[in-house]
Amino acid sequence: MSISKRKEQEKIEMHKRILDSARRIFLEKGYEQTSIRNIASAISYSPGSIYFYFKDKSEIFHELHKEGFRLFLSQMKALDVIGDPYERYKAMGLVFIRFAQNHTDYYNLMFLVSETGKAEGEGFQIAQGAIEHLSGVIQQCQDQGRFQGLDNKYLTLMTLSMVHGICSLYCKDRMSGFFEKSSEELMLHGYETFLAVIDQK
Amino acid sequence: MSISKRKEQEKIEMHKRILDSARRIFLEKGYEQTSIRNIASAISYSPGSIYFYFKDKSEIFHELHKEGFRLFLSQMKALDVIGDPYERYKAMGLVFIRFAQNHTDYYNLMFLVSETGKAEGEGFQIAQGAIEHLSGVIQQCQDQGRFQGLDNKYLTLMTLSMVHGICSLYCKDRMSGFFEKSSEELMLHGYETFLAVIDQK
DNA sequence: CAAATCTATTAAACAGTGTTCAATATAAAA
DNA sequence: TTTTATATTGAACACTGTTTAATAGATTTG
Repeated sequence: MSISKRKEQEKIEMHKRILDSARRIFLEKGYEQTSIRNIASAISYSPGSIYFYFKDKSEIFHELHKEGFRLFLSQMKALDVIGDPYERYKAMGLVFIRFAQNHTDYYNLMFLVSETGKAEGEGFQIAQGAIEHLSGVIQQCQDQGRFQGLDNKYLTLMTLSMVHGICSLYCKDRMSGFFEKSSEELMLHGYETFLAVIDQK
Repeated sequence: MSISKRKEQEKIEMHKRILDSARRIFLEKGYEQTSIRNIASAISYSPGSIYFYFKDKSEIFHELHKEGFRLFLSQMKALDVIGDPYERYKAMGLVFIRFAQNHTDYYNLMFLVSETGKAEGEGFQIAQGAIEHLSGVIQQCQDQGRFQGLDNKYLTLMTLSMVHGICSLYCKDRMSGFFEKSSEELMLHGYETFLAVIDQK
């Protein structure tokens, strides 16, 4: 059925067009300031048509939510080439921070927009995987004699909280006002201070 | 002018009534899910009347924003009785975490709701004071020989990021899903791990 | 080929939102 | 008592997410 295949292809393309439009506006204006009517009119469609392809506004958001996590994970995966687990551990934080800097809107979508409520959906499954990956790297560090006497689980949580805290302050622009230097500089130095503290453990 | 005084008093009371209504609904439903009409009807007033007392919805929010910071600061100030600076430093983090646990909605209002955008307004001035206070305590620790070779500014930022990261994950309910234990337990153990790491510095 | 069916699209409608404003009612001052 | 100032209202405006009946277009069927 070549014809039905083409139909299906067109449906996929329409799905993509809506997502492209939504991504642009979501990342520019944020969740609440983006309307279905905006998304539709940007691609010369009627608001109602959107609901033929997506259940509701939230479903479009979750699609992009997933997208962000996939991008995030791909950047984390790139660090697998680093052999030494402690070096990899340190690099993971840097990649995390750089992700927040280069994809601030995705970061907001993924970690700070409350819309989602509970930690559910495919995006969070990817996140779960990333956390387990971090936990594994920390375990490798511990196997090498680092972080002695510290529980792996809490160490993972602490590391995560550390970098997320830095990125969260950055993404909500709560840094620049309180310290003089540029936010980007502050993030790096804050993280380096953390590494300096954790280094002798 | 006793009459005009009474008038003024009534105006203040009306201001307070609106704020009380708004606080209840804001803290229960969050910023976006709270409407002017809700706030007004809860005290049997017309929506338009609200605008006689407040410029807009955002101004009501900022009033509560301030309120949260004042409550926060009062709890921090209670730690002044602790003489030893390092003990005070450690207690500050605990108070921070406990504040996020006991006043999750205020915490969201103060640190996580994006509405405000830039770090401006009276609430942030109070926050600035709290940060400088933390910086001072850390300086006292450093004067005692702790945290040698670390920059006070970045140490302050790191500490702040650490506890805020923990609380941020908690308030957005991004913890319970990823680790088994209860969120409250995780927060404390995560923070204790941080203290254990920083302890020998 | 014509009729019936299925698919995609639309405009209109509904109930909600923040905000403004002319019309008031109430109270104070003249 | 009349004028003035203050406080309150309900209606209106331009939005929002979402639903739905009507419809145009293409595909399949008789």
